[in-house]
Amino acid sequence: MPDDIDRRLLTLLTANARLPLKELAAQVGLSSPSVSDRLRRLEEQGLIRAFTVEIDPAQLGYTLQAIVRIRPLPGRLHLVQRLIEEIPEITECDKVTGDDCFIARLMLRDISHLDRILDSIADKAETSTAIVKAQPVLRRLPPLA
Amino acid sequence: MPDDIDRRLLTLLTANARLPLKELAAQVGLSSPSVSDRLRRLEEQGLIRAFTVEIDPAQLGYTLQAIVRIRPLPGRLHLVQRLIEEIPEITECDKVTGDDCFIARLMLRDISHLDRILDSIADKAETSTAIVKAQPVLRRLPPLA
DNA sequence: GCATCATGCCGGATGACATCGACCGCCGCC
DNA sequence: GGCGGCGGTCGATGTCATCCGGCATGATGC
Repeated sequence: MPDDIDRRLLTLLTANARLPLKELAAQVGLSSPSVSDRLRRLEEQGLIRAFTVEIDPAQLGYTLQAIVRIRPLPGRLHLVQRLIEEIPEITECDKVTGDDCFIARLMLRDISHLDRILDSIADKAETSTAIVKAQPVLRRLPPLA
Repeated sequence: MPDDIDRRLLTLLTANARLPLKELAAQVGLSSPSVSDRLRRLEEQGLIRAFTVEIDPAQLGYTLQAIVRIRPLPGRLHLVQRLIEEIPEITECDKVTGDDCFIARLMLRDISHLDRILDSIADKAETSTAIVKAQPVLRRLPPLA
């Protein structure tokens, strides 16, 4: 659906969402009204979900991250899912195939913080926790080909 | 480090990174030059890593996502890490404690696409794959308290 | 083959916006 | 009590986004 110019716009905006239209226009060889049109369309059709900001969690006090696999106890699936949605330290969660029903990313202030959160779901689900030691690939775009 | 006003700015920008300074200023009760100053500071100190754009991968043709746990064979850790960084379909990867050394998110065009990518690392690492069925929590901010 | 229409683009005018400089008030410090 | 730095406001200026009218292109229907 998106053509080559759309893809270039997406790439540019991924690197800096606050680039002025004029600059974007110059980079892709169009006028600013045209770029404005395209962005509006991309946003309307949902390809661009939102313009947002990448934050360093460490500087907000979340010096620790964990990836937790969550297996709800029998009959507790929906309860656990609701719980997951309500724990604000879970900043991302996927529902997946396999024994591990959910895979969640936790933002934590310290290791006791982890303990507290896992405790709060321990009676409704089994969990396997992996502490994040490094992030070799930080969120990036898939190929746009 | 960030005060209450900074946190409100972050919240506003997370929802819409292209909000004009004037609007931000009105929302937090400051003038636009002040807001501009604060944003510049937040960006310089790295708390704001980047202004970026949230994209719907499905509309780029990536109708499938998978979470893959990757255990490099003995002696292959660095090789595998380099490989991971070079596979563009891996849009996110954490290095974690435990048997699973890496946890990666893959963007895929179809199920055979998954097979192709896993094949390309099968002789250097063991993998466990979970297909994403739903995303109960889409990337969001942790509490800013 | 031609008229018609929709689409995507441009250029210029207008109004909104960001930026810059000058100035002010508050607070901690000597 | 005077001083300096920090964080703020205000107003002027230049840049920018948006709106509007018009044009070229390609598809559609007669």
